[in-house]
Amino acid sequence: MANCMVFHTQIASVMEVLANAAVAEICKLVGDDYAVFRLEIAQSQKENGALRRKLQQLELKVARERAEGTIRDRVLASRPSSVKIVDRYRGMARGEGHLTGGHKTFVKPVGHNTWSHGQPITVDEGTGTSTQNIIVIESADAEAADPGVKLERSEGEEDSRHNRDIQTAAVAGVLPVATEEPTTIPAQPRTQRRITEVSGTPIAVLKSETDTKTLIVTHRLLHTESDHRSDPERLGRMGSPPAPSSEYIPVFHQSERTVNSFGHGEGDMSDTGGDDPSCSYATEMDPGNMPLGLETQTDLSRGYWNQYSSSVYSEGCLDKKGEGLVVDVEGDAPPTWNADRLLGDGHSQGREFLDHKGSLETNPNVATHSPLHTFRDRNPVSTSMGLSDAHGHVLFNQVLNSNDQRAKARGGGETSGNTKEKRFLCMFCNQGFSCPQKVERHQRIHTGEKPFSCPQCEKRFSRQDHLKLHQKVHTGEKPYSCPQCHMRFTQAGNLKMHLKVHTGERPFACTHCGKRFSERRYLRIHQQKNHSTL
DNA sequence: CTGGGGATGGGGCCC
DNA sequence: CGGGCCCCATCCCCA
Repeated sequence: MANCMVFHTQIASVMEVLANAAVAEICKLVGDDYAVFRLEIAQSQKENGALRRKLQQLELKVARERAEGTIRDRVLASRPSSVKIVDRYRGMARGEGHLTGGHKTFVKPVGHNTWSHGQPITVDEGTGTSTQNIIVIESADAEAADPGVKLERSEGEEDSRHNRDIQTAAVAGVLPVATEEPTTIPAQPRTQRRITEVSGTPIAVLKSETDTKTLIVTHRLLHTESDHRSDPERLGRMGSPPAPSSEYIPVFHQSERTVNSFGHGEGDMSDTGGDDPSCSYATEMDPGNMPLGLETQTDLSRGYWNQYSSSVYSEGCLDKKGEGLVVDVEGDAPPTWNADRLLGDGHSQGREFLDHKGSLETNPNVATHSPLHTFRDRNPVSTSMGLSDAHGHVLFNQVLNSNDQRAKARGGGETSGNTKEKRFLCMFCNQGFSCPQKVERHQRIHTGEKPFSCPQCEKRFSRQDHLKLHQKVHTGEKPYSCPQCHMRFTQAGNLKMHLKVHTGERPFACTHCGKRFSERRYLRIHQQKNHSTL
């Protein structure tokens, strides 16, 4: 018995020794692998950084070429005394022209989130160099906690954190030091200025000069506690004298909480409930706190103030005074009129910026030359199915030919931009509309006003027709039925998409690899994943 | 990657 | 001319 006990004790001790040895071996292996893994990660990060910087340079080069092309065109086409818009950056641009917004999520242009306040970015264009100071107008730590951001997030996650650090430092009155900025970009002599706050309203008059033009870019934050209007006097007295030889591109780092943060102090980066469903609606937003108006302005004293705004903006607007501009399409508008534009509302309607841009570009009077703009694919292969069956869905033809209609409606450039006069401009983003009602409807995007609530679920909507559509969810009404299967849909567009299941139609082809997709969104995802560096 | 469901913004039409 | 409504495109979410 005693021997047995001793034997067991010996066995136990041997087992312990073996176990320890095994643990040590495992630890060693893990440690080695971990070191290798970290090394690989570091290398990958380095490569990513290099690619990102390269992408930035390419984008800036393209943007600058575009802007300069615009300037040249406008110089030739306008009066000698006119001053032109250099460009405008409507808040966001998507990686490939697609600005997703996870229920209002902004996606920064790829790589742009690596820019920091005042960071010079030099673009070598062969003919010379130019320096662009990137100014972070507004930034908030919303992305990290926002589950809606998916795609482009990962690419600049580290940098976005860096940006947040910069913002925090800025709030604390510490001039940010860019420690992770691209070191391959040579520093250029420049004069750096900062946005100053005037009476709590961050406003900046930025002047940028190109070789041929002097331009003033006014960044304006609309604020309820201050005069919202574009006050020429105030603008005139703001800021220090503009720095020569510099060009500013406003960079918005936006999200829904960014919007909300306007009214809560710039330093409030804490999570104030981003996961709260109630926050997904803008009804509680203070309209005045929300919009970020950005003007590309040449001469405010010659601005044409909105003549209809007092009536149109009677609800959900800033101060009922309006500050949009009437576009004198027919008259002999001064060449500066379209420069008085509010750009980018700075809130969570990222998708809209590009959509608006598309519309704006149809307006020959509107200059929309975003340096970071990427164009959306508006030319899918047209379809013509012409289905007609017992359901009598004349809708089918309408639906299936909608691409062309849509292209016409949104304008296909100069050839189709004369649909209707868009005399009525949104006071927030200056998008033009043909009638005041449309402006009022549109401006609810910016104000967050949602007057129509569903009696069943209390969900609120900015438009009555949207509420009506929504109520079909409760009633179960599905008026659009597939002629080839049992599927029924509440919306015609859904039926249209569904029909492709039966036809196998894949009208969206990847220009890089030829792979075809049934919907544009799949193509976009595919290109983002596989051809994002092209 | 695909498809369904729902939301939302712009344009157009009708009354 | 204004309001209401519809159509359409496009987005996001989710499975």
